Parts: sequence; structure tokens; C-alpha cells
Amino acid sequence: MIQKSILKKHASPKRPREITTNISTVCVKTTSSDQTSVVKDGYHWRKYGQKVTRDNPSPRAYYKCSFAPTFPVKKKVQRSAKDPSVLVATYEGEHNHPHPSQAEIKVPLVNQARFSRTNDVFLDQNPSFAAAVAAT
DNA sequence: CGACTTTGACCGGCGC
DNA sequence: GCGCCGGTCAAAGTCG
Repeated sequence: MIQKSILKKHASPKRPREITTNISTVCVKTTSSDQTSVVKDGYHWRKYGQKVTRDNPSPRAYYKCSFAPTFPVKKKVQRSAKDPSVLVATYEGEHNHPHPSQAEIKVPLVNQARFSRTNDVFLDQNPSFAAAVAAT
């Protein structure tokens, strides 16, 4: 695979530094029994990578929208360092594409917080993620 | 058959 | 200048 060394990725070395899209950090409470590989939040996500960071001893998973790969929407899931039973999902971009199956929305969302640069305050609400997105 | 998942390796950017 | 980290991609295998 010589090409792998040359072609590799980054076809566009000059990627316009688009301002980070809307970043939404959602705290999802899950149990050891619900450690499914894919978090069903109403969309289809494809895991394209997993890496362990120093911030968290737990492995962080990277997901990409598999239903609309053309959309610049990405998702990062990482376990909470304090609460291993809590999953922190970071959504990058907006979900402007149609839902594959709205009836599939049945996620145990416990706390939904919006990433605030000043201070990360976790709201004590449990609205459907789709509802928050659809409301956009 | 098709789709999805998993793992490893590589690169770029930043800091000191 | 060098080292380190984070992030992404590719390929292969498996399952329904």
C-alpha cells in the first residue's frame, strides 16, 4: 500500500478554517447494561475511531453520521471521569438532515447541557435530543 | 450480498 | 528543534 503513504488523507491541505460549528455537549446517563456500541439518539452513527486520551482513562469514541455522511456533523462520546456510568456526547454541527426513523428516539437522556465557555453548567432537564434539534 | 464494527498506523499542530 | 497528543483514515472480519 504505497499509496497509503503518499495519498493518505487530507486531500485539501488548505481547508478553510471554518468557525467551529455549533458544539453541543450532552450528558447521557447510561447503565452497564446499556453499554451499546451505538447510542441511538434518533440518528445513525458510524464509529470511525477510538482513542484513549490523558484527560480520561476511558477510551473516547468518534462517531460520524452514517445516514447523511455529506453533512458536516460529527459526534464524540466519552465516559465521565467522575461517573463511569455517565456518557458525555459532544455533537459537532447541526442536524439539518431528515431523521431515518423518528420512532427510534428513546434515549435515556438525563441531563442535557449546552457547552458554555464560561462554565459548564449541566441543566437538570431531560428533553428528547431530537426535540431540541427539531426546535432549532 | 451489504452494512457495520474494530484495530493500527500516520500525520499535523502546538508547546517548551 | 524535538517531543507529545489528538484526530482521522484504511483494511479486514463478522453478522443479519
